[in-house]
Amino acid sequence: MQEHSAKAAFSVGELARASQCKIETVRYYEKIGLMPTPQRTEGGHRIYKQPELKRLIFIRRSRDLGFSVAQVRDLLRFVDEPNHTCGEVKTLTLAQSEEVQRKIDDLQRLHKALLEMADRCKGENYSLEQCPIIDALFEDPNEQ
Amino acid sequence: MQEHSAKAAFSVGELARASQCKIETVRYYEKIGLMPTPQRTEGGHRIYKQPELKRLIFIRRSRDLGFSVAQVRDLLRFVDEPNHTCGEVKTLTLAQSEEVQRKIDDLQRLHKALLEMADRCKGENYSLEQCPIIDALFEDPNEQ
DNA sequence: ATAAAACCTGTAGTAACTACAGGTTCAAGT
DNA sequence: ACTTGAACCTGTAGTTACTACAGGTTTTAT
Repeated sequence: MQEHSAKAAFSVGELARASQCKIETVRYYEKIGLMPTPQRTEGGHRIYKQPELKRLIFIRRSRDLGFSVAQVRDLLRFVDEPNHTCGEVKTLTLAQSEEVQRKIDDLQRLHKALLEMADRCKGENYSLEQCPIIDALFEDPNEQ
Repeated sequence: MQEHSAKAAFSVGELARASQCKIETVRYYEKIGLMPTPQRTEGGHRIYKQPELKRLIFIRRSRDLGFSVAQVRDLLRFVDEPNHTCGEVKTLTLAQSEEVQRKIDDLQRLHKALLEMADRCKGENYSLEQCPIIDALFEDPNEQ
């Protein structure tokens, strides 16, 4: 009796579905060296096994967490090469979390500015001659 | 006696400096139709006046506020065409602020996930065999 | 008059995919 | 066995919003 969830081999389409990537993205990852060159059928179709699926899921999740492809490459190096420590990974993760926090701060400032502009706007039936949003956008930051 | 701050004409370089854009960006905005085709010197150098500077600052500030080039184009249409109302601009601005809020929410979730992962990491001297970050990234979201 | 700074055009590169065109292979049904 | 349609193949071009050249011309300052 075989185990239910462990499938032996996958086509690109199946791999894509299981990892929530597009097929083209899988091939793209292969081209840029994040994914290994897979086995092929006689006709040339790609065949993958469980480890490749895991790797692709790893890539996908890392990308979702905001790691750049270059950073994912670094993370995968930790995985692929022996003798790396947990601490190295932690460092990368914390750096990433700081960058995310910076982005959050930026966006919050921006959000505030947008709401303030909208708030000053009188509304529907006023002409653009007195629109405070447009005025604000036209303001030269170099004059006081 | 001339006024101090109002300059009559600008070269691209001066326009770029005054608006905090790169020269190439000014020319790019001209190519994609955000900036008008300017007057030229006999030798072919671009000449700008005050209105073009204001327009470029408008574009720059809008971009800084997270509006896409397409959205800036919409905003400029409001400015260029007569008979638009303040309400239209407000609508666009509020839509933009909602999108920014969505991005903030996404990033906050992400930030939380990164910190939780890093927190579970034991530290410097543990091998990657038991790294919880790597484990978390490898987890298949389809298996519970 | 000359030299350096600023400008010109046009093309290619960046990040990270995505979309297509035009063809081949696989799997299922008859 | 045969057919047909889905899935696959390669390679190239498009996306967004710039940025960076290369190789040449004009302006400006001495």
